Amino acid sequence: MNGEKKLEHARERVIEAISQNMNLYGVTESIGRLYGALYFQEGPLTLDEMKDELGMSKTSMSTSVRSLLELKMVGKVWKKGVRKDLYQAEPDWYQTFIDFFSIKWRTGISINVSAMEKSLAELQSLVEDEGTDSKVHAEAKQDIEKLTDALEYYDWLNRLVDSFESKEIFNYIPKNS
Amino acid sequence: MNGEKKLEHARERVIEAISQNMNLYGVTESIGRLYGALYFQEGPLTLDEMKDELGMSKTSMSTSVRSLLELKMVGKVWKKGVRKDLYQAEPDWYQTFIDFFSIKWRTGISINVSAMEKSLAELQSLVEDEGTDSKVHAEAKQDIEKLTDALEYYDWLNRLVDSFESKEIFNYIPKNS
DNA sequence: CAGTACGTACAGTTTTTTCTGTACGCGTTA
DNA sequence: TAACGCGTACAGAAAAAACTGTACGTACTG
Repeated sequence: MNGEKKLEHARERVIEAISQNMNLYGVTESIGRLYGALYFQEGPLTLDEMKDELGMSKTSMSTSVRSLLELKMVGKVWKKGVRKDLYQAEPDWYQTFIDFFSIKWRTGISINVSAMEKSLAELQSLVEDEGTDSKVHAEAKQDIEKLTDALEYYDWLNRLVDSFESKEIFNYIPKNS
Repeated sequence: MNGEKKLEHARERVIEAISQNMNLYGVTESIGRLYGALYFQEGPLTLDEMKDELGMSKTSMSTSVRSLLELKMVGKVWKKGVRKDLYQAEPDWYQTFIDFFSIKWRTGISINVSAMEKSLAELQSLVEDEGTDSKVHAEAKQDIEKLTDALEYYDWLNRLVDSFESKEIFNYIPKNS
């Protein structure tokens, strides 16, 4: 086997692993492979180059790259004299990790907290209402406790994300052990 | 609207939010709803009760509950005199969070690290080989650097997971702010 | 030792997601 | 201003997944 092939294989294995890994968090394998491909490129790629690299449609490249942009796993690059859009992988995996989970966690927090606060208010009024059936009353009280605990947890998660975004986490878990 | 209905609605909203949230991380909405339903139950449920609760097949409940078990989001409960399997939601969300991401992250680390180490070795030998084409040689060197960085990142991630599993993280980001 | 209850493997169906090709709007070029 | 190149919206096709019902192995029950 010649050197080029060896290089190719070595990359391919890692790209596949990256892809599987991303797949664990709900990212399509194709999108994962695209990220992997970009990761090993020296420079940024155009949609057409990606299409050739992965053997997929340009449409797919367009949508996939947009997903990666939203996750901040790739960035758009401007290059003088080049009309096509250029994209390159964010090479710093610490940063990728932080962005990826910060985005997801904040989204989740926001979904859950707003639902919980709304429900919590309803349950409060249910408990305060004299006419509420005693069984319902008891269950509502239990639910209130659960939701209160959950909200406390979300406060904690928010602070965890803060420590990621501010890089404070690296004071606690340093990059170089 | 009567009290029971109100309670039901309040719960339903939160269950839906939980489900959406879990869906962000690649967990099916159905599985999310099952967790949510279990979360609001006072006691553990049997597969048949879940089936009735969610209006789905028993087979689905069986497979869904297994997924939740693997994520340690539910636990199997033994109750004297009851032949059916009983499951209940892990109520502590800090713990759920830790388990969920520890499991996922460790899996990802293991996939990626082993692929990277293998490829790294191949690339090393490629670089050491005198006969390697100079362009390939240069690219291999670059890849080696990338993989070395990535492995360093995975070492960090491993330590982060350690701090989760050991609860040390709560020293840095305390539960009560 | 039947008979029954339970959980799940498996195959088939339905639903959802992913992927592609065409068509179009916009901006650049000649 | 016409012609071209680019990225993407959209609709349909292909692939994947979620879900169900049946059937079966195992473990209790009488």
